[in-house]
Amino acid sequence: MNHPKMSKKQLILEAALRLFVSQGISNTSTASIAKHAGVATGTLFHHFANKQALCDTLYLQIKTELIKSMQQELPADLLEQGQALWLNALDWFIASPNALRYLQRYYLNIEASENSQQQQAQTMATFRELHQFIYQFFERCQQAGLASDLPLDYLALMAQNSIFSNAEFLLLYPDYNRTEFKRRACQAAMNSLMG
Amino acid sequence: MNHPKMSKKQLILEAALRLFVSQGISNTSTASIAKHAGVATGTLFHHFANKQALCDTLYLQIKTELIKSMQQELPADLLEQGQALWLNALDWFIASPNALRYLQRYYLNIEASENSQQQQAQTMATFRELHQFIYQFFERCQQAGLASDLPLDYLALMAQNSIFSNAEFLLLYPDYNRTEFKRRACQAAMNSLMG
Amino acid sequence: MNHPKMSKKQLILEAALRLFVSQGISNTSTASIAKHAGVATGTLFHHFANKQALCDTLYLQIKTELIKSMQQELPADLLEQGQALWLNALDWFIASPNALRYLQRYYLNIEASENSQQQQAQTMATFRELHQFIYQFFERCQQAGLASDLPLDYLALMAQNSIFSNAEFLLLYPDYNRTEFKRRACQAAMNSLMG
Amino acid sequence: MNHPKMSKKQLILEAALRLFVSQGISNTSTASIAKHAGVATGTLFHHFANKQALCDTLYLQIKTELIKSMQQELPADLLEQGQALWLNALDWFIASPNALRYLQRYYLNIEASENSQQQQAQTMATFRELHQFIYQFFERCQQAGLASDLPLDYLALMAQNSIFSNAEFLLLYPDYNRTEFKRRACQAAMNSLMG
DNA sequence: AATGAATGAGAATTCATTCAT
DNA sequence: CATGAATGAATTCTCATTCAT
Repeated sequence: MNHPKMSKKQLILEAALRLFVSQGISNTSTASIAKHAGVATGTLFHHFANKQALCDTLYLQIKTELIKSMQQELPADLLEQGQALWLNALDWFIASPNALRYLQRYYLNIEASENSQQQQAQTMATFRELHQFIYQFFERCQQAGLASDLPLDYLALMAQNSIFSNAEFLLLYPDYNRTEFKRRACQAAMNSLMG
Repeated sequence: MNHPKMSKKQLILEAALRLFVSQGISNTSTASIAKHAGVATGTLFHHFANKQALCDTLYLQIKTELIKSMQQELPADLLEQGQALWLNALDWFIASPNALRYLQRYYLNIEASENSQQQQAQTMATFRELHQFIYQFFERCQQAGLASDLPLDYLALMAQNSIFSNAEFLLLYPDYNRTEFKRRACQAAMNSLMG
Repeated sequence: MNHPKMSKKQLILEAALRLFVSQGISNTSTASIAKHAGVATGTLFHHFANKQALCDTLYLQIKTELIKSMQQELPADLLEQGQALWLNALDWFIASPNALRYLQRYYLNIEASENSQQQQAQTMATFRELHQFIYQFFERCQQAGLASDLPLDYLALMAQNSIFSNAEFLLLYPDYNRTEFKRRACQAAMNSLMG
Repeated sequence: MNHPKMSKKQLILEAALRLFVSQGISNTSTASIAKHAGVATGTLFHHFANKQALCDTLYLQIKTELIKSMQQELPADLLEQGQALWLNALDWFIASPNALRYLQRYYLNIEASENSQQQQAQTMATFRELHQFIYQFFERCQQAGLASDLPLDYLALMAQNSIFSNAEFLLLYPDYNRTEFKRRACQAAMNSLMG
């Protein structure tokens, strides 16, 4: 509908994102995704093995874009690199509010769904690969004595949560002075993680 | 089954909590809740107008218990009071992991569900009442110059997220030295919020 | 609620009538009848063996009242008696619109319901007894050469339908000049039946 | 089952008609309609948004056929046209007894159901359109001084009721001499309406 | 690749009726 | 007489998925 040049697969992914975010994943039927994408119900299953595969693909697509965005123009200095990563992520989420909402939903959904072993295993492998560079960053910080000696899981969790919280806030108060706010929030996050 | 003295309504609420947490809210059928509670399907709807009302009741029950726990033995000094509130909440969530998981699921579910206006309005009113004392605490902190001059929504959101993250972590790593960890994490949270 | 002196049984019958007429018989639950009557659900089944028995009782009560009304002040002359019966019935239905609507619903419902033999048989016997005097009236008319030589069922059916139709119309147009209208409609009915 | 060439939608409509008539509309489950039509339960809801939509479609289909039948071979003269319309309708109902029973049930059901505004509005619009030609016929009769000066609603109601009653009777007494009976009944109806 | 009719298991909810108090 | 919690079968409707075209 919107972009006649877009592939049907991509149209489906975009309709799914919009609907998942506004109605929840479980409350969104594959039929309604197809309708909103302007394709037939069968077409959805032509491109994705099942609904879960569609969700996974959407997740990977979002995460890939996010990571590409985070890694742009990274300074060499570790501390500055941390700030840049944090700010890049925040900016990307603010520019892609649906992505933020979807990731939150997706995480909870994953925990809940019966894992079909093989497929799930492969998905998880890709997840780890995606997060790899975050873990490596914190590992280097710890080796340089910059980050506390806590499990990498903890540092990653805290980093993600601080980014999510601040993005949510800035989306809630769009008129807030962002430049100053972001500087302060980033500083606070660094203090927590790097102190 | 477990506690023959318990009212059927409470049995239903407890079965629901267990299932919602392990399978997700949407993935849990009212039939399975009833079965796990050891009652007939009709009984569930005798006590709750519908599934959403059951979810709301569960939420209110958890929030009420949490708040009662948080407000125990509060010192007069505002800074110490903040620490006590934070630690009380953390301890309560660690002791009630299902409550933590449920609240996360419930928040996302609420956003997704069509709000049926009237009933939803009353629920929201109760929500606000429950959170009132948190907002009032931060307001007093700001008046005393202890908390940054950011919207109360922001402070409440950040506080909640830091408690959730740390509780999640401690549940993930149960063998970690909790006493020392909690001291540090609390300090970090206070620095963020009260700096 | 309305009349604290009324027996609970009668309160139930009146609530049932109101609800059956406005929502349909099948769409009205015994629970809602009880609630509208201001009694407990169990009380309804204390007074009536089951929902069907309640419907039958209501039917009999209405029919009994109607017949009592129809038989008031009947002239001796057969033709005049026919007019009086017709007008009495019409007036009674106009004064009891819910009764009219209920009878229509009840007839259709009866045809549809699986007849539980014994109970149904007894109910039907009472029906026939109630209609007896109508049949006897038409029989006497035929013997006097006043009514066409058609089956009594036909005459009764046509009489009932003409009364129902005209009552419906007068209820729909309450401002219509009733005196003149009724005279004409009665005449038309007599022409049909007695011609 | 019976007619393998028939579309599933039509099979559903025919099964529904049979069941609605023999058991009542409310007493007939969508599941049993599907089973009797030889299709899956989901198929019914693929073709009809809900049970009410199925009922409405059935009504429109019946009314459309009836009207088509009524309008065949109409003479120009208004009086003769009235007789032809009346007799055509009667014949059609006698040939389609289920249609007659269904219309009676449908009317009562409509009054009882909560009207969902929009969809109901559209249905009602179609209803009016269908009845239009009856109203127009009576209007022309009144202008020609052939019909009494009563509201068109009244004339239409009386006409319908006289047709229904006589059809019911002829279905009840199939062995009756129809030719003579119909002539007389039609004459009586014309006298009532056109007198 | 694309379509959309068809499927049937399962979901939420209703309801007449029972029964212990 | 009266109550209302409890029951579980039945009902309407949804939905992921399949498959013939």
